[in-house]
Amino acid sequence: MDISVLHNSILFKGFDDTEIAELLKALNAAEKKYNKGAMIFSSGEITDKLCFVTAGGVTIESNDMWGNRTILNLVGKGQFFAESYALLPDVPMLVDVCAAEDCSIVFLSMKSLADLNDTIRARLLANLLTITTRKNLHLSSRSFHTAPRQVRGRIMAYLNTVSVQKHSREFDIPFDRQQLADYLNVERSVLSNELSKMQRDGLIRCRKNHFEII
Amino acid sequence: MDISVLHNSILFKGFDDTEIAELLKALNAAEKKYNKGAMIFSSGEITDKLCFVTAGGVTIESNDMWGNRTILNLVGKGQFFAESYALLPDVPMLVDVCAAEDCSIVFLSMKSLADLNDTIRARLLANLLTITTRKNLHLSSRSFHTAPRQVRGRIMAYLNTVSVQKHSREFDIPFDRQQLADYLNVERSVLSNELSKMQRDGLIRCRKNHFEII
DNA sequence: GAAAGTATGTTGTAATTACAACATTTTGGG
DNA sequence: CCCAAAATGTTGTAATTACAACATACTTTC
Repeated sequence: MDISVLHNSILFKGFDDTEIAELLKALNAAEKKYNKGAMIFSSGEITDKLCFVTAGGVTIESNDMWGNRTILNLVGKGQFFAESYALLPDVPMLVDVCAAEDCSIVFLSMKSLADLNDTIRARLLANLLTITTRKNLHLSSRSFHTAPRQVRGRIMAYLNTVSVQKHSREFDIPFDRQQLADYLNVERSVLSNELSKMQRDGLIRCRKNHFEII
Repeated sequence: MDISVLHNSILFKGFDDTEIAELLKALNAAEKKYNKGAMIFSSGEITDKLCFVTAGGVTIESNDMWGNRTILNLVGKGQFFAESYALLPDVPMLVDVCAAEDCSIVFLSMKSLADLNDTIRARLLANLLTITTRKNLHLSSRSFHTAPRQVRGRIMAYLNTVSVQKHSREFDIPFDRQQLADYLNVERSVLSNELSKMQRDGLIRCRKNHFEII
């Protein structure tokens, strides 16, 4: 198991190596590998597992019965997912979680939280609170990216956010075209088309997933 | 101040009346009234206040420079808002908060959390965690309501959710037409038009904000 | 380095939505 | 009860998007 990534995670902030090792044991930490495209959770499942990405990345997505996919979030190395479902263990998942690329996930049983002593649990809960509040902001930002009614507006809203995050007008995005389309809730072909127009209009330059805002 | 609503809130679950009274003092609880349409927070503001609705309701919304409104959430009596910003006090708000109707809000200073004793703080943090995880699920559900590409799909996705929540095919929704349109991210006139068609098609019946799924 | 497979770009048409303008209904005072 | 204001419904047209079909480019594997 890749310990160093976990040690630097928000969850274990303020804990020393010994404590982390004990916690991993107490929470029944188990790592599992998935190939690109594999489904980690399906809509309707129940889980008490807090999940941590030690390698690769996963998409949180909703797939309707007509095969339309909506990507709500992309969770990369060093980040958590399913925290809401782990902490509210009677709520069935509303989403699917899929491996966006080959990846490794560590599962931590939140049911076992109850067995921890008060001090440790309090510190963990405080860190969990940070995780959930940040996740909230993440979910909100997707709403801003999909708020514009037109495709160009959505692309710009998204690219601007990434640009601000990376402190640069030039950056890579973590999505391929199909994923970006599913994230922005537009057709892939319409997205490709609009990106071409935006380049012709001198708004952006892009090649694969490298973008520059002009 | 309307104490009873606060006493039944998730935040104070497990606390007795004396403790709550002390906490309200320690967190500098202050109530303020707003008229319908008033702006409670504007995008870009910084706050450390956890906000609780004691009467009426507020909308969490994003307003772009062309006057387009997107409603992310409607927060009613007995619920909290701004918890993410209160707990991450350097993050400027991405949203506006407006009074959807005449309302009263209690503001609780999260900065003052640090002054509480460990036990009390731990219990509060655990309750805050419940608030943020539930808010996460709420934000997710809006994503499902706006996921369908077509207006009819969005309306049905939303109405189905409400129907399940209320355990009935007949129910009231908390939105007027303009709010529902801004929540589903569609034009008001298109929404009205589609609702008419859906009635003609025998899918639903509705009058004002009372709906029935057939 | 050729072939197969995957990802991305392009185009045309049908369907849908945006927007504006106006009609009708409902609501809240006076 | 009437009026004014607000909310909701209706309609037509221009603009945009969905969808399918295909072209091109890039990757991977043998």
